Amino acid sequence: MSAKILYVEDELFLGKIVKETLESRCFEVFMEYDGACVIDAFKKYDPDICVLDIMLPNKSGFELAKEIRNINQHVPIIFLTAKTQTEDVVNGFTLGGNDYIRKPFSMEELIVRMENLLKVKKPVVNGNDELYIGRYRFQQQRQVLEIDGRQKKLSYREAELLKFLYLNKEDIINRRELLNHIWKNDSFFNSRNLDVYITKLRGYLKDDSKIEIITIKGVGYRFVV
Amino acid sequence: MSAKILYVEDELFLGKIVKETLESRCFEVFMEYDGACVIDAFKKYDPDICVLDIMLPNKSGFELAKEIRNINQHVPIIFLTAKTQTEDVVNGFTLGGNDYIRKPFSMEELIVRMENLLKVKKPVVNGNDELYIGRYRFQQQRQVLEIDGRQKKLSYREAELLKFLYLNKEDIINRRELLNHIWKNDSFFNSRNLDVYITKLRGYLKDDSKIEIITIKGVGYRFVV
DNA sequence: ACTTCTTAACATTAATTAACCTTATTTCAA
DNA sequence: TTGAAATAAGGTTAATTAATGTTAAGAAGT
Repeated sequence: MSAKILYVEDELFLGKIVKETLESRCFEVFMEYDGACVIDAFKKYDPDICVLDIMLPNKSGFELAKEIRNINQHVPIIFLTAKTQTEDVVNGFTLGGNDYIRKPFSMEELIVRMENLLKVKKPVVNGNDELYIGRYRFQQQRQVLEIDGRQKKLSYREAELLKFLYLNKEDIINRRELLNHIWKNDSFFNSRNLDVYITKLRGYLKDDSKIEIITIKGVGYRFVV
Repeated sequence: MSAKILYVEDELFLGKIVKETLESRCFEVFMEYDGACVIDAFKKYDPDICVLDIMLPNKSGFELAKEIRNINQHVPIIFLTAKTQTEDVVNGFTLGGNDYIRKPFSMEELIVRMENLLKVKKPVVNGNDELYIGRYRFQQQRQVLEIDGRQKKLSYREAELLKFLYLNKEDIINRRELLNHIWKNDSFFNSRNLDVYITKLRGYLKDDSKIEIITIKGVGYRFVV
C-alpha cells in the first residue's frame, strides 16, 4: 500500500507507538506535534490521508481541518479524540472530516478505518499501470498516451496532471489543490503554468470529444469523460 | 434530503425510536426485524444506504452485508453493534461495510455518519446526470443545455443557477437562499449579479414558452416548467 | 541539440459592476 | 378610498475587471 500519512499528535509517547505501528504496516508517516506547522507540512509532504488529534497546543484539530480543506478538498481526514460528546463528532464531520475515532482506540481499528478511506479513491490509479480514459489508453509508468495506434509521450508534469484529473474525474478540482499537488506550491507563476499545461492536455485529448476539461472560473476544473 | 434507508434491527423498542427520529429528519425508513427477509426488502426498496444491527435472529448483520454486496457494490453500509471487540470492526470493514457504530450511539452521530456516507456516493456518471427541463435537455457535468439539436454551453454560475432553480421548481426560492448557495454570500453586489444571471437564463430558456422564471418581488423567484 | 519547464505577451471569456430603464409597491394628499 | 408621485426592487444592456486560453519565446537541465 505505502500511503503517506500526516499524523498530528501532541502526546509524544502515544504518537511514537502509533507511528511505529503504522510504519510496520508499510505506511509512510509524517508526524507533527504542534498545530502551528501542520499546513507547511501538508504542503511539503502532500499526504494521502491526515490523522488529526483534536486537542493540540496552538491550534485545534478542527482548525487544522478547516485550513487543510482550504487547499485540498479531497484528502481524507480522520479525527482522534478523547472527547466523547456527540457535538464534537458532528463538528468533525461538518468541517469536512471523513471519520472520527474516540480514544482509546485500537491500532487495528485505526488502520482498518484508514484503509477504508484510502480505497475510496485509490482503485483507479493503483494496481495496474494502464488507465483507460475514454478512447485513450494511458500507461502511467511510461507516460505514454495512445489512441488509434498513435502514441504521444507525455512529460512528467503533463502525466501527473492527467493522472490527477482522471483520479478526481467528475469532481470539481481546485486550482490550489492541483498546484500544491503538482508544483508543491500555488504561487502566481505556477498558476499561469497550470493554464499552459491544461491547454497542452486539451490538445492531446481532443481526439475523443467525450473528454472535456471544463473550466470553473475562479475555482478550478472538472474533468469529464 | 430524503434518502431511503434500509434499517435492520431486532430490538423493537430501540428500532421504533430510531425510525421515528430518522423520519422526523426527512429520511424514508424501511425497517426489518429479522435477517431472513432483508435481501427481499433490499431488492424491493432499493435503498440509498443500509444500517444493519449485527446481532440478529437467523442471520447476522455481517452475513447480510455479504449478501447485499453480492447484488450491490456501492450502497453504503453502516453496522450497529453492542460488541466492542476490535476484530468485529475489522470484520465489518472487510466485508465491505463503510462505517461501524458502537451501541449505545447518539442519533446525531448516526445521522451525521449517514450523511457523510451519502454525500461521498459518487455524484454519478450517466443516468441522473441529465435533467429534462421542458423541451430542453441539460447535461449537468458538461454544463450543456440543448434544444432542437442546438447546444449552448453554460458557464459554471449559469449552470449552478439553473440546477438550483430546477431542483426547487414550483417552489418559492428566496433570493437570499440562492445567493448563499451560489455566491456563498448575499452582499448587495452579488444581488445585482443574480439579476444579471436570471436575465441570461431567461434568454437561454425562451425557446420553450412553458418554462418561466417568475419574479416574486421582495422575495425571490419561482421556476415553473 | 534536445526536451521540458517557465515566463511573457496578447487574446478570449466569464464574472462583476455600472448605468439606465421598467415595474411593483408604498405613501400620502385630495 | 383613490390615484398620482415617490420609492424600492428588479430587468436589461453595456462597460469593466479579472481569470484563463493560447502561442511563442526564453531558461534550464540533460
